[in-house]
Amino acid sequence: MGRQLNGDGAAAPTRRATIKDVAVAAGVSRSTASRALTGRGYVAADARERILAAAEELRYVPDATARYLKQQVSLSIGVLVTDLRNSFYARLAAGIGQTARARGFSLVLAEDGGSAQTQVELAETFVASRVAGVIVTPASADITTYLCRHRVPVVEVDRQFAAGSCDAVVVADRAASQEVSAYLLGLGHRRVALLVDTSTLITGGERYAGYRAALAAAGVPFDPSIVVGADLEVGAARATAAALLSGPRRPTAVFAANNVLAEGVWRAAGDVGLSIPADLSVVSFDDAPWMSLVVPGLTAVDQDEEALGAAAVNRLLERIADPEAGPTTITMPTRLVHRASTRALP
Amino acid sequence: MGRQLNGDGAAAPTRRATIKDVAVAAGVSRSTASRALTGRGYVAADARERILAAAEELRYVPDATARYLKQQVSLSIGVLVTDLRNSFYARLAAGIGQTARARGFSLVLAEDGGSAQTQVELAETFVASRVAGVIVTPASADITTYLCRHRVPVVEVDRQFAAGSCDAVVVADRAASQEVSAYLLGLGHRRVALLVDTSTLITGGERYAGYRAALAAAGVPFDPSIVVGADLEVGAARATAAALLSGPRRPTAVFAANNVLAEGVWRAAGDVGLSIPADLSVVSFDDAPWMSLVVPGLTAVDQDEEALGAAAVNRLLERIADPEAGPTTITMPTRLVHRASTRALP
DNA sequence: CTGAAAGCGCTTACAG
DNA sequence: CTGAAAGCGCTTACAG
Repeated sequence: MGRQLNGDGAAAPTRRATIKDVAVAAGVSRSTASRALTGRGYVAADARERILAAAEELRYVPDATARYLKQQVSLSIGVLVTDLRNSFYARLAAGIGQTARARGFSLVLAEDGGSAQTQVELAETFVASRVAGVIVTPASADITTYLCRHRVPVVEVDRQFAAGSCDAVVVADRAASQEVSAYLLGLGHRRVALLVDTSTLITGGERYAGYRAALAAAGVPFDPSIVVGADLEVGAARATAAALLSGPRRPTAVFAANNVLAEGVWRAAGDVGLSIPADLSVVSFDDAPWMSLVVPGLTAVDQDEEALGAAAVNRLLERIADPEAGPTTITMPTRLVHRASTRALP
Repeated sequence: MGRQLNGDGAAAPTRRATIKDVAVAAGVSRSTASRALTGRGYVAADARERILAAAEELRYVPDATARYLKQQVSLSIGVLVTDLRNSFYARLAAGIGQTARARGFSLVLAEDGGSAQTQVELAETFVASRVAGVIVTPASADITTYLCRHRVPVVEVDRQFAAGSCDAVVVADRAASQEVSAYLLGLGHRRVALLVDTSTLITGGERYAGYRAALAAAGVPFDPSIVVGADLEVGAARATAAALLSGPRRPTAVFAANNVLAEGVWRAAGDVGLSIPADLSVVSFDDAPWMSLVVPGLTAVDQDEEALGAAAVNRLLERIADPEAGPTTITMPTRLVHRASTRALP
């Protein structure tokens, strides 16, 4: 039976058991063994018992790759996010993983560091490994185009580049941004800065639109000098924010369009000696763990990353089940959590 | 050629191109196409050109599962961590992913939530998908036992349950813990509490041993009432810490053995009205992002998670290359970063 | 109820 | 330099 002795004198299998091994051990054909093991098709009770016992005994674990090859349907999904060190993406990945597992799927996960180029390279490994579909926070339209061309179902999360031709799960960016901006304006602030991510133009765009709408509604003139773009990296955001905050006509409030930008603002305020909220009000899009640890607590727009992840896998599995259905965009709710980083102007 | 028209009138492939498709398109056999595509074996220059052109034209992406089946060697590794929402594991996963990708491997990633039971279930999906090896932060010895039994190379990270029979990459827990404890004792503290994770007994054990050693070296008597175990969840840690801090003979310093425990202590100090460092000194094992954001900054033992991850994949690939070599434990250095959460006692 | 046969998409000696 | 054939581990009509 293909065994050899190891150092301890115990029998150790030289190779993994295959269905053929359990078939001969149980005295049946591979067909019958397969039927018993998968539970599909007829097999006599006593044969089934012998087969199951043999599988157990031989520690048989079916080869999922061989099964895929035959059935042409895999049980893994590709997940591509920007950066796991950013709590937003980590929680998103956690949410995706949990519901995927509950639905019987495993995850092939990769990070792209925000590079559109890297995304399509990784997309190629996804199609090579024949994932059932992919969930991505896109960096450009290229990845979705690539994936669609290869007939792999994809859902965009957080950012949307292929609106109208691909499923997406996003958050009500514009509405939330407008709510925050209106809130700050309502507090009496007239110089409300907006710090957006330069690399995620789409999301930045929606958040920007909400900001503009609030300004318009409040009759406050738009000042382009206080909406600034920063790279998605704390050091860069900090420097950008410090410059913004040290000018002569500095803003009295800043709305940071995501958690790393908010961290940059937080640190920059310290750098230039501004105290929050006395000298500066700040609100963040994304509620990261540190925001409730810090004093004063940071007021933030909370997104339920796990719910986003769950919605994305559910949408993906529906898409796989019905490839012809029209594309759907799911918009998840958002919640403004008030803490202590803002104050009303006299 | 198996095509049909879609709504736009453009030709869209009904199914993915196989090597057979590119072979017929190039007018050669599958064998020759395979040789040209993999770059192994002879093929005439003009034939190679036609084959490559056909592959490009047909957007051929080789089926990695079929290739695996034939070659019996896969290019993916399984990664199993406790909880991606914990920045330690997220960074560890990021580090693993980066070096795996640089080495040509992709990641099958899963979370176990700290459950030993879940770990072995997930390990089974890893063996079913025939990963080349797995990297795990073990919750018990079971997963390593299971994996070894199935002949899949494994390296334990952060925690070590199979010392002596399995590769591992850990941090100098005991030495770092002793350093921190000695530091606190040197500041004049006599009642130094230790908060450890009940579920990770091994790591907790090493960190505990370092604590004991420092106590002994300083001639300070050990008081079991101030070493307490807490579940690895902020709420629970907070409650445990609050109880610890509200007793009559409360500690003047606490050493939290990981970042969630530290967060629990931080919040509990606020809950019971103790100010840091005036009333209480605190040091954390694990340097999470929030610790430098908060005031006062939290003194912490920094582990380089990305380096841990890189070391783990390198070790795993060496193990795969040489299955017979003896098990190796790699101990990574640690760095105490001083901030402002401790003070000397008069 | 069972088994022989075909086939999923690849790669790899081997004969020419 | 090339192609026919075998085979990786499975599943699935189909004939009995």
